[in-house]
Order: sequence, then C-alpha cells, then structure tokens
Amino acid sequence: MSDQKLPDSPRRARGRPKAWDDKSDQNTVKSLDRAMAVFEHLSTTAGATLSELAADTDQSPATTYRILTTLEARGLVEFDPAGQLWHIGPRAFLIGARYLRRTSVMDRARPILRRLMEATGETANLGIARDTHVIFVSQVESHASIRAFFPPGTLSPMHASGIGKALLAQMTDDRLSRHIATAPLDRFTNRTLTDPALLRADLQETRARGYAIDDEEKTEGMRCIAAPVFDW
Amino acid sequence: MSDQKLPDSPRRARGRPKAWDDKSDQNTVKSLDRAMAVFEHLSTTAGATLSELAADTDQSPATTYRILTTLEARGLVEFDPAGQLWHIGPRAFLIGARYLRRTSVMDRARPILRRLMEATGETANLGIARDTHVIFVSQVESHASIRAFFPPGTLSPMHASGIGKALLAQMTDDRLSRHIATAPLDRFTNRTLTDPALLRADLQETRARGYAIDDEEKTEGMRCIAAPVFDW
DNA sequence: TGGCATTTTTCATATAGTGAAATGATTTTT
DNA sequence: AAAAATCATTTCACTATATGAAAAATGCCA
Repeated sequence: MSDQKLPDSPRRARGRPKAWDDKSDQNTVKSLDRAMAVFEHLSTTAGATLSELAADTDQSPATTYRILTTLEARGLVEFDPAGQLWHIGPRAFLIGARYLRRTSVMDRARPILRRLMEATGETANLGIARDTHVIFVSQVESHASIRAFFPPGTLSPMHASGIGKALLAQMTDDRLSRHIATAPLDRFTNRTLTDPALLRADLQETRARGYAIDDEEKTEGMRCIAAPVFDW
Repeated sequence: MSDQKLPDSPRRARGRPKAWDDKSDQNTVKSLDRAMAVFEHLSTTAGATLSELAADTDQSPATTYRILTTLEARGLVEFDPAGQLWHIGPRAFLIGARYLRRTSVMDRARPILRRLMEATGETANLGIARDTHVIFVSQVESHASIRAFFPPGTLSPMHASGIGKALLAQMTDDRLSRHIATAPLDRFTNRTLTDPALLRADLQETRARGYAIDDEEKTEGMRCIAAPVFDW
C-alpha cells in the first residue's frame, strides 16, 4: 500500500524518449496548471472569496475569476452567494471517489477490516501513503462508546501515526533518509518521535516486530497498532 | 439536503451584471474546460489509455497528452506503466473529500446515523442530490450478516432509490416535471417506477407519509426507507 | 447619501495552446 | 528474425486565446 511513483518515474517509453532534462517544459499546459493551483488551494480552505484566492495564488483577480467560473460550470467548485465564498463542488467529490475504485481497494478491504474490528473489538482503519502523509481511506467502527472517527480523506503525518510508521519501516534506507530530510517531524504530544535517531530506532523495532505501535504519539489517550499491506 | 444550484443561478452580483445571454463566453478558460472534460471522462473509466481518452473527448492525442502530464505533476491523475493506463490520482481523492467538510456534514451526520442504525438495527445511509442522481456520502453499517455496502461516491438514480424519492417528493411541481422530462426512468427490477404517472403517485404518497419507501425497486430483495433533511 | 471594496467586463497584446506530422520505442505479424 | 503496425512523445509553425490593467457596475458601510 506504500508504493508511490517517484516524482520523475519514467513511463514505459513508447515513442521518442522523454526529455526529462528539458527545464522549459513545452509539454504541459500552463493555464491548466495555474487553474489546478487555485483548485487545490481552494480545497485547503473552508471556503474562500475571489480576492483571497487571487492573492494566495499570486494571480490576477480576472484570471482567478475565469478559472472559477469555468470550474463552476462543471460542478467542480460551487459559489455560495450568502458569504461570497467559493467551495469545492460535488463533482470533485465524485471524481475523487473513483480513485478508490481503481483497484477496488474498498471492496476488498472492507470485509477484512470488519473481521479485524470484530476480532479486536477496536475500530479498524485503512490508509495509504501519499508523500509525507497518510491518507485515511476506509474505516470500520467498533461498538465501543469511545471511538475515534477519521473520515475518508483525513491526513496524518507519517512519523506520528501507526499506519505511517508501519509504511516507513518498510522503506529502503535511501527513501527513509529522503523522507526524514524533507518531511518536518512535528510534535503533537510529548511522546511524538521528533528526533530522527529515535524515529529510526523505533522503525527498526517495528520492522523486527512486524507491526507498528502508536503509543499516544499523535493524540493523548489514543493508541493504535498497524501493519503494512504488501502487493495489493 | 436536496438544494442544488440551478444551472445558471445568478450569483449575487457585485460588479457588472453577468452576461448570461452571451453565447460566446469570453469569461471562461477554454483550455481548462477541455482539460476538465478529459479529467471527468477519465473518472468514468476504469483506467484508459491516452489514445482512448483522446478519441473519447474528441481531442488530439498531443493535447490530451499535455493535459495528462500536467495533471500528473500534481497527482490528480496517475499513470500505470504496466498497462499504459491513466487513472484518477490520490490528490483528486483528497480534494474531493474536502467537499464533505464544507458544512461538516460528515461530523454532524455521523452520530445521528449511528443512533438510527442502533435504533433500527439496519444500515443507515446519507445521500445528497446531484442532478439526476443521488450521491451516497456516508454509511453506518448494521451488525447484521446481510448488508449492502455503498462506498462513499456511489451513484444511484433518483427515481429508483429511497433517498432519491424522498428528495423528489419535496421538489416543486415545476422542478419535478423538469426532472422527469430529462432523467431517463430506467428499469432495474419489475417493481421500478418507470411510468411517470406511477412515480408521481408514489411521490404524492411519500409526501403525505413523510418518508419514502423503496420496495425492491432498485435491487431484488432490498428494501429501504428514507426521509429528507431540511436546512442542513 | 456618498465613498470604499469587490466583482465582473472590456480590450489590446503577446503568451502559449494547438494539431499535423515526424520520431522512435514497443508489440505484433509475417 | 525482419518488417510492419501501433502508439506515445516531440517538434514546429500558426494563430487561438489566456492574460493583466483598467474601467464599469454593484453592494456594503459609515
């Protein structure tokens, strides 16, 4: 579940070899990239006005306006007249939901998560790695009264989550080093592993043990265990 | 939960009045719209090759290629070298998931769905209307061994689902007529309401009753009841 | 009632998006 | 094993069209 494509992984070349070193990329659509910058930025806000979006993405209000109205026509973004706020639209939700159906992760994982939940009496989560974070994808809740609910799409830093550590423990030294170098090891509780050496030691144990343990490293009072899924 | 914006709902105009009648729309980004056509089409497939996408969207392979590589750089689409197939990417899932957090539907609905499930012993679903279909958004499963699972993002035609009929029953006559005129009333079982007159009668009953009943109208052996949510 | 802030439109300009065709890798056919 | 077909990727010339500045129109607030 932890396979990500490297930033410039060469696609299996049919045709002329890709010009990976070409810095002035002729083969991308700049206006599209600008638009997606607005789209992505919008998704990090809880609704934003035109002028906010324009300022945050360093683009003229006119351009931002045209981007938003174009996306609006497709339901990818919505406009709330009450607060003059733009939001992510339902079509974006629909398209995004298809991601999980690619390998039908959901359908396959669901019964397994359920058995796991029933066997342990604890809520079972499935997450996948995306850059520096874990994306929570599916959850089967326990019947216990105290429950933690992670809606699909929730993000959690790799170094401070059971799932994240389970995945990190399986990385090559090379990739792990790169991860530690780039991702900030933010502190959440006084047990969070913010020291690279301590994190490395914990991952070593994790690998030997076969599963990861999150002992209140993200949230006080919350513990969890996690194991990696190979070859999904 | 049934409020959709009309296709050309006027946004509260600050600034010059919108030129709704202007057919040659100067204020949209054509290349962006083309790209989103590819993006949306891709989401309806289970992976597609470049040439398929180009053919299906009536665009040159070169353009389609540039669109895909641009989106790929942001993780909105992914390329699977094994089968030369393009897929929706994890970033699209992340962005789409934010749609539900707009009014924190999930967080608010969750405990209610749970109580509903516990009170009835049946799986509880939450869905919202989007054009001709209902989008299933959240689910709390019962403990019964026979369960129907609708992953978030599942679509169901309005006329053949409990939730859909509950929402249709609250529409004005005007909107209902438009819906029946545009949406095909496909048949799924021999109980599906494919006749406009029968559907209208059922909706009348539904409105009087206060909740909708789906009696094996979509899937043999599956019944459900549904009620609308006002003023979320 | 009169500014102020913000959205939306117009317009001139040149950026950059486009398709056709060339290129070269891969797969299939003979 | 060579040849042909297929398809992804690039180049190139052309012009469609994306863009920002500024104007115009509107709502908001004092």
